Amino acid sequence: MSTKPTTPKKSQELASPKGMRDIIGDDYYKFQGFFEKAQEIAVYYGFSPIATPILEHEDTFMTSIGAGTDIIDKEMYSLKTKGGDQLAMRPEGTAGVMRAYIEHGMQSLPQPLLFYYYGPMFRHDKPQRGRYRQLHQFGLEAIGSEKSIIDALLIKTTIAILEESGAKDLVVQINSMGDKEDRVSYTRELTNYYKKHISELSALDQERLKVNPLRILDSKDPGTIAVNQGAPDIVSHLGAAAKKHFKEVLEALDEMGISYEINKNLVRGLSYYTRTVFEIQEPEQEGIEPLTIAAGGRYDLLARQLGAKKDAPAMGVGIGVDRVIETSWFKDLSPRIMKKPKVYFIQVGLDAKLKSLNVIEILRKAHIPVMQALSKDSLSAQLAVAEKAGVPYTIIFGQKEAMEHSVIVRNMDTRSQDNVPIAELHTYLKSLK
RNA sequence: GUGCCCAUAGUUUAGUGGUAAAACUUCGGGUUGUGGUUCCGACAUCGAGGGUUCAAUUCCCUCUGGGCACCCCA
Repeated sequence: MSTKPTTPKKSQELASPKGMRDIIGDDYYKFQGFFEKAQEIAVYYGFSPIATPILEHEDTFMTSIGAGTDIIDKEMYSLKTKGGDQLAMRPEGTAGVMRAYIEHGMQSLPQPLLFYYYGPMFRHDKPQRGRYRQLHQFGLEAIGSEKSIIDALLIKTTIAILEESGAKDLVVQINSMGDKEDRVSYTRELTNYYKKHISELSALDQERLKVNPLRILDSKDPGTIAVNQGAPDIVSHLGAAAKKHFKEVLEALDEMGISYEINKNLVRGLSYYTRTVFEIQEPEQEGIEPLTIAAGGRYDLLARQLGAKKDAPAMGVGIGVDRVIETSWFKDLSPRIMKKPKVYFIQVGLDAKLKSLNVIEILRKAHIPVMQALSKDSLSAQLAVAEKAGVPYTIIFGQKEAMEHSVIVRNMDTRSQDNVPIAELHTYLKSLK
C-alpha cells in the first residue's frame, strides 16, 4: 500500500464554507439546551417529533414555497445526484413535513397532527448578523385543522418556548392574508392603487409592482412608506370566513394575555401562506435593527399544491435558533447531558497510570463523572489543572495506593485528605454529595 | 446579488518598504508524592494568490473569510 505524499493544505481550503460555522464548547451547549427545552415545551402542548431528510426533491420546494420568491429563485442549494435526481437542501422545514404527512397517508389519522422538528436549514444568502447559510430552526406544524384555536396554540407554544429561554415582553406582529379569493381581489385593488401613485414609488418598488405587489407594503423606501399610508387595507378586504377566523385568533390571544399588534403591512415571503401570518421580533437594541426570531402562518392550500387528494389546512412556525441564542436575554439552558464533574482523577507513577483506567471505569459504572489528565505525569501539574477546572474533589492514585488498592480523596477547598479503599470509593463519594 | 469597511500567534492587540513586539492561553522545564505564586524556554512562512520594487507583512489588483447597509429573511 502506497501512501500519497501529503500536500500542504492552503489555509483557504481549511476554512469552513462561507456562512457556515463550527459549533463548539459553550455555543454547542446553548444550542443543545435550547433544543431540549423547546422539545420539552412542545411535548407538553401535544406535539410529536418528526425528522425529515435534509434533501428533498427540488420540486417539493418549488411547488410549495413557490417560484418568484427569493428563497427559491436565489437562495436554494440545488444539486443533481449521480443517479440524475434533482434534489435540493431544505431552505425551511414546512414543505418536508407536509410531504411526509401526505406520503404516509396521515390524512386518515385523527386530525390535526401536531409535529415539532429541529435541525439545519440552508439558504444561499449573503451572511450578516444573525444570518447564516446553514441556519438552525426549531419548527412546529399543526396539520389537518382550520380552527382558529390551532393558530392560537402555535403562537402560544412559540411564546412559551421563547419565554422559557429568557424572553420578556414579547409582542406578536400579526396579520391576515385572507383566503385565496380575498388575496386575488385585494392584490388587484392594491395594484390599481399603486399604479395611480407609481411616480412616487422607488425604482425597486416599481419593479416589485410587476412581480409581487404585496411586498411593496413592507418597503423601507421613505416615498413608498408615505404612499402606503393611504393604501387599501387587507383586513378590511377579508371575506366573511377569513374575517371571522382572524377575529377568533385575536380573541384567543386576548384570552391568553398575549400582547400583539395588528400589522397590516406584514406579508410573508413564502407564497403558500393564507389567513394568519405572524412574526416575533428580538428586543430593541440601540442602533441595531431588530431581527425576526420567529415567524409563521397558516397554509391551508399547501397540501393540495403538493398533490394531496383533499385539503389539509395547516399552521406552522419556525424559530430562528441561531438568532435566539445571540439575543441579550437568552439564558443558558444547560443540556441534561452536561454533568458537571465533581471529581478530578490524578495518577502518579507508572503502576498507578496503568491501573488508572480501571479506577475510572469503576467510577463510570457508579455514574460519577470524572475529569482527568492521564497524559500528564507530575502531581503538581495535575493538581494545577484540577484547580483551574474548579473541581471540588480530587482522587490521588499513586504507587503506594496502587499496591494497597486504595486512593486518596482530597477536598480542594480545605485540602484535607482521606485514604479510601477502592472497594469503598463509590459509597464514599456518594456520601460527599 | 450590489455597495462600504476590515483581516498580524489559539485569543486580544503593537509595529515597520529591509522577513515582526507584547499580554493572556497552551505546551515543556526549574520541582520523579501535593494546587491558584514565581522563574526559564517553545509556538506567526503577518488570510490566499498575483503585481510594483534591489527588497513587501507594510503599496496596488484579484480571491477567500468577517462586519455593516440594501435585497431578502429565521
